[in-house]
Amino acid sequence: MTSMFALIDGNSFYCSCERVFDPRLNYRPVIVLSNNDGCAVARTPEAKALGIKMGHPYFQIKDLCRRENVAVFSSNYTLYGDMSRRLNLVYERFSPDIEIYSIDESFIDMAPLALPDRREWACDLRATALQWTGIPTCVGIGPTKTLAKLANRWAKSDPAGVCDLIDDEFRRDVMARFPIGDVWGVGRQTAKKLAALGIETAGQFAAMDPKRARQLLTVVGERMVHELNGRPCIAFEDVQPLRKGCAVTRSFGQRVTDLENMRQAVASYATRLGEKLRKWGLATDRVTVFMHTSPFDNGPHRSVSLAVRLAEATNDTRKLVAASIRAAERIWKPGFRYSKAGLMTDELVRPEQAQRVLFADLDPERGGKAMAAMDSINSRWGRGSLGIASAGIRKPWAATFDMRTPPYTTVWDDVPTAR
DNA sequence: TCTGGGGTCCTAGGACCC
DNA sequence: TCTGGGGTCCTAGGACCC
Repeated sequence: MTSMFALIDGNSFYCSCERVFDPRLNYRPVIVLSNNDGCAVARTPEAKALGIKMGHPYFQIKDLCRRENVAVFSSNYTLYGDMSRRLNLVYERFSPDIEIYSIDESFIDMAPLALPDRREWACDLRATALQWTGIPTCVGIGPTKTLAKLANRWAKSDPAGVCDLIDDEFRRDVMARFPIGDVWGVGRQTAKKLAALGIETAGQFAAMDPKRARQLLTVVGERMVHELNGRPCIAFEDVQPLRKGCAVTRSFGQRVTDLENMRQAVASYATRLGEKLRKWGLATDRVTVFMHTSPFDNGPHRSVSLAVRLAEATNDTRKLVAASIRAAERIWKPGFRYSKAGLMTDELVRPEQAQRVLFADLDPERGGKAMAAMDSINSRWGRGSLGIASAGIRKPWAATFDMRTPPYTTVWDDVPTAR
């Protein structure tokens, strides 16, 4: 059986989510901002046409947005996550074999479907997704995941929003016109290296000797060449592999210059880390704490990190907070305007498999029960209802979201009513 | 004093993705 | 004044071992 994949994604996904709940936005350019209202992370085609780039700092385009009547939103991940879940429920009606690749993209293994008419199937999928969720999508079809991604990109400029690259001749034609920098896995550095060899299209890259690609770009490059030639090297991940690492990092709403605020920030990040680990049923015995000043600031710069070991793998907020604060205090140095701090951990383990230290905890069950109680209170009353005192109450360092819409679909009070 | 060839494991850093 | 957050994978190099 030859391989065949579809990649379906939501168009300008975050912007489309906002439009679902305010159809008047359909006639305006829309952008959604990153955390802290820092920069643009999603733009509708109308906003792109105004010259707003991905990652464009908001303060630089504020005037433009006002002038051009651009609708500007703070990011609302609760809403986007819920819309994403709804989309995947639609996809599941069209195929049981789905890999959720990101919040707005899913791969579908089409080989087992043995469809008589792929195009009709794809159009039907798009229409159903639009009708049931309000989100417009595009579908790309190819013999490998890389080619499905490529097809999906090409579909963006197709009136029907579908591109099928199974046919060899059509595929060659498209690839000869497809810019190398838009290939999945080719970033700026790689594009530069390839351009130096005169390679500027996906078609030229596909024609490269795989061994040569390996020399130039490691095995990653070799795999891309194979994938572009229709030989699958990237596995379809039907069941999600266990998460390998976890990070909680935030830029501050205002610069932090004193240890007390830094302690609070790190404590609240550690609280969030514990929540995430418990939700996944994972634990860690090593946490890295970092803090740094802003590269855009004048004045003295500083960037430091420290990894601390815990006595044993845990996801107990209290232990994570204590260890993180200890580490933060050790690397803290006054006299700097810190713009960001965070926690990182990798090598997550299942707690039951973790090595236990003898007599490390005389009553491990008690810790587990306290955390479970805290999680259920916070899930009932909202994140942060019950926390650790060291995380602070006022939180002057916390990020701001001035233009956030309500979480329409996940909080009863915010569900829109039709009259 | 000088002389070897592999292994493994860990960490840091680069590149890329959404 | 104001420039995001959270992931994955790969490689090189050091420490250590036999």
